[in-house]
Amino acid sequence: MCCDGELECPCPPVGLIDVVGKKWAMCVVTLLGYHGTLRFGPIQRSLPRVSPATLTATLRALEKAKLVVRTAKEPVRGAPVSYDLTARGKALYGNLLPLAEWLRSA
Amino acid sequence: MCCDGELECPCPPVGLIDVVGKKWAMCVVTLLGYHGTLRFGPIQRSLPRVSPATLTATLRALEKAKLVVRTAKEPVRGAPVSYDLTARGKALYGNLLPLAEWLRSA
DNA sequence: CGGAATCCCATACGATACTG
DNA sequence: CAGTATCGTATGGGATTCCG
Repeated sequence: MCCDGELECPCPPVGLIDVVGKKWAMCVVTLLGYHGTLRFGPIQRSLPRVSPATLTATLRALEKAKLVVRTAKEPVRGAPVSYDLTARGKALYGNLLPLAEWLRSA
Repeated sequence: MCCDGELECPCPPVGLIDVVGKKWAMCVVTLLGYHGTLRFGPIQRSLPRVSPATLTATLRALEKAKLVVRTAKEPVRGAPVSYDLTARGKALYGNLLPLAEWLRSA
């Protein structure tokens, strides 16, 4: 947990905050949770101000955190690549959704 | 919302992500939600690796987002200052808690 | 006690251009 | 199509010192 000092507190580990707190991470997770399987292009075009480098970094971080899986049918460059939430990612989405919706209304 | 492009998505505004995504913001909110009113010192000592400058910045950002209220009984420097969640902050805490607990177990 | 001031570094992010 | 390469800026955030 991020608080390991004087007071107890139910907050999550800093490492996960770093992942979830990345500027586009929540957006990618909600996009995948809402739409299911998506490819790089549509994700990028839904996040108009993200540069490809940043989006790649975000996806890699989510992959490393086992929240997202990357699937390339053929190992050829330029071949379609799909992204999906893992079971863990879907669980996160489930817990994230009420928060996201509240934030939208607030 | 952060996604305003091709695909629809229930994700929250980027501005709020920037606040909530700050390294220590979730911790401060959960601390205040869990314990109620707290002063600067105890918060700082519960987040062992936060510098006073950073904690101040975090608190100011939360204040600006109307999630936290700062109360100084006397306008004297050095007098005790209290921090509390606003109603809005408590609502956030309510939505945050399940997520935080899931993150802890994951 | 509750900060403010300063310094400094790491990194996050955007823009742009290029590639298999 | 799905990235990678490069560059530059902004900001985040830790450490430290000082102050009323």
